Amino acid sequence: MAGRKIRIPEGLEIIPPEFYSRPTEEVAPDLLGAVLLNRVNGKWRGGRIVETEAYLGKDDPASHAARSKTPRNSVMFGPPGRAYVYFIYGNYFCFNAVAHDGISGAVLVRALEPLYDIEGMRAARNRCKDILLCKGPGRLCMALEIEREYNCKELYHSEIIIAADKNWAAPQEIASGERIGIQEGGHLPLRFYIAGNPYVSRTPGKACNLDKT
DNA sequence: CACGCGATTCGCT
DNA sequence: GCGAATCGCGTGT
Repeated sequence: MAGRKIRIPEGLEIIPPEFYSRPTEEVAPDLLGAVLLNRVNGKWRGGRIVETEAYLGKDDPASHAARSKTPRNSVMFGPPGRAYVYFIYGNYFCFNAVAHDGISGAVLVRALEPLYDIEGMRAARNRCKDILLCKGPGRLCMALEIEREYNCKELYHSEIIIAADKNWAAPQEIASGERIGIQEGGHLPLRFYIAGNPYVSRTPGKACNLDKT
């Protein structure tokens, strides 16, 4: 055996980097149902992705990559399949998966349904209500202990991984809507979430349905 | 080099 | 429902 194989939970299959080498707005809904895992204290901790947002390149004024490449956003301009983690509001981190078929782009993971090492999440989140453990981009980073040092890490062969769940049927209803908490470019329907899932961070009135079958 | 603010969260009213 | 907390980055002087 050439490279050592990573052991991840039963039924999960690591998503290869090619998956992310497509238009960001296609990768974002396709990540719904996949599982984000982080290795913490020898255990896999994570959950199912139930809400994402696409942030595009120069044509998307809300994206960190809307302007030129800077030290902060440089990962968005790099190879797809890496983590883009940034610090926000002086307190929190947001986790993205770099995804694009051209210059730049990333998918913000906004919420998870907790599945693995929920005890660890509770400890990391100071024992808040379980429903809130990963309900929001800042919260899920706290729960999974994702911090600055994760920026730039590849998501397919290290201690932070996104994997497809072979035993999970794609939901009939994926909803899309406007992205949350942004000013310019807010009209674009680049937010995607599993309709009716209780772990989605917010369910604004303005949303349209898409078929994904 | 200074200044303004953000892909948020939590606690208080 | 609203506002404070908190700081690194990017823009403009």
